[in-house]
Amino acid sequence: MTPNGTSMEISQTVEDYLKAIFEESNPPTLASTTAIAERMGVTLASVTSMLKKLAAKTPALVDYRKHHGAKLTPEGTLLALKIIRRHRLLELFLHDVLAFEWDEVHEEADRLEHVISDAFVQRIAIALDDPDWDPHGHPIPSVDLEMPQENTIQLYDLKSGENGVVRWVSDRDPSLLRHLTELGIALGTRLEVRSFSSLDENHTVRLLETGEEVVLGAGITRQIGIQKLD
Amino acid sequence: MTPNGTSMEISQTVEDYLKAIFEESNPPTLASTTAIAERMGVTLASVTSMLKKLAAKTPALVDYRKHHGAKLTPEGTLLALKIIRRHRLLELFLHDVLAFEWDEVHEEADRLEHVISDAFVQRIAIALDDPDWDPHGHPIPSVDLEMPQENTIQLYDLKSGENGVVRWVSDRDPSLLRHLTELGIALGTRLEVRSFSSLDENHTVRLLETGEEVVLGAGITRQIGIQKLD
DNA sequence: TATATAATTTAGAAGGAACTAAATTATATA
DNA sequence: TATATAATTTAGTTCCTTCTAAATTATATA
Repeated sequence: MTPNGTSMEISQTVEDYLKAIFEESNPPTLASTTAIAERMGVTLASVTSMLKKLAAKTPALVDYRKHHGAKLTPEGTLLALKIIRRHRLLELFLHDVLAFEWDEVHEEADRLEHVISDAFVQRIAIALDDPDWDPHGHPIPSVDLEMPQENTIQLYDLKSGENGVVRWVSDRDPSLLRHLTELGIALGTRLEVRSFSSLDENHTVRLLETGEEVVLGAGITRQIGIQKLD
Repeated sequence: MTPNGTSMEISQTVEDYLKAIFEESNPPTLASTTAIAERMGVTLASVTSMLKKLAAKTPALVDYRKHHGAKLTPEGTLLALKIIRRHRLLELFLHDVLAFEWDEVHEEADRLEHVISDAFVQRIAIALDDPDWDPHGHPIPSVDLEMPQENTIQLYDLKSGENGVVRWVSDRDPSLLRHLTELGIALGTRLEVRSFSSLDENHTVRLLETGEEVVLGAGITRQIGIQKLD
């Protein structure tokens, strides 16, 4: 019996697809074939055939609309959350216990998440004292797969004059993470938007800890999550 | 470029075969198709076809003699040692850092060994202070893949009246490990052979720490490694 | 040496997941 | 509405690793 109460076999590949669909389908929208293919680094054709397989399983793991994309069913969502919990716990473990840098943990966790046992997950969760956030500030689903709530917006949407604290950073691109470290931006960093240019979508931002000003393009400001300060 | 200086791709399956062949080919003998198949839990036919593939690679990873078995080439041996290093470091890490029992570590390490990065290996090696022995007392190949030397015999071969210290225990069967724990036998346990019955191949052994006497069959005494005490 | 048994190999097929190329459908623009 | 472009799907292969069943070779015994 697998964790979703069925006796279905879930391959590593399927786990990766579920995760990709989860991350790509912001609730209202369906995840498009293209988006999934890009995220997974496979062909459009491969995605189509996998979506058909996932939709054909009993129970179905995705709800697939030909030519329009797919979203997870409740069963698929639980499976996805289970993998995301593993991934994020692993990231934190690698970071806190094995001294990996925050730009290194994602790739390693991506491989480990498919092979560790439930006992391993449980043990690192205990060692880390049942944490809520991973090294990039993303929420870690609890044992019963509830997501800690966050209240953040993209730095991109923070208006001129507004203050905020960095709460999360996308972990997709290690070089972005290294770049932010160099700029002095980390989780918890407080900042104020000094100006925004709609011409090039650049934000000029002042880091409150150091007083330094930096100019950040949309390619960066959309990858940073901010909690607004009054 | 892979660690053996070639640009060969090594699949997880191939890694498992190399490990199995290494463990099954005590230097003089070839590993037989049957032995490999049993160890891997696959069909004889599967082994034959894989041996042919491994022998056909450039460089060849095994030296294969039709109808007689196979042994690793120097290239195959290096790859096998690399995996065995990972496996044993992982076992020790799971045991010492994550509090896994000695009967649990083998299975987990078997899955993890194929996916961890070299950086991961390096970090746990450092965290464990470059150890020589895994939780079952097996030698851990060094960074340059040298095996620490051991000087042990099977408990089976310890004669009546002789003393010894338990130096290793086979990790193939978790239930054996649990059984030994219950009997009070662990690495470092000192003991004396009181008698051996050639009728049923039972050894009667006295544990020097507690004075207790236990009777152990060949199924157990062949799985225990002893360093003789004069 | 003949024969029985055990071990091994060959041949052919299957399942997963990927790919390319061609065909189709959806969307945007004139 | 017609057409161009973009997105998606279909069809057919390929690669890897496994399997079963049949054929062959090696080893042990009479």
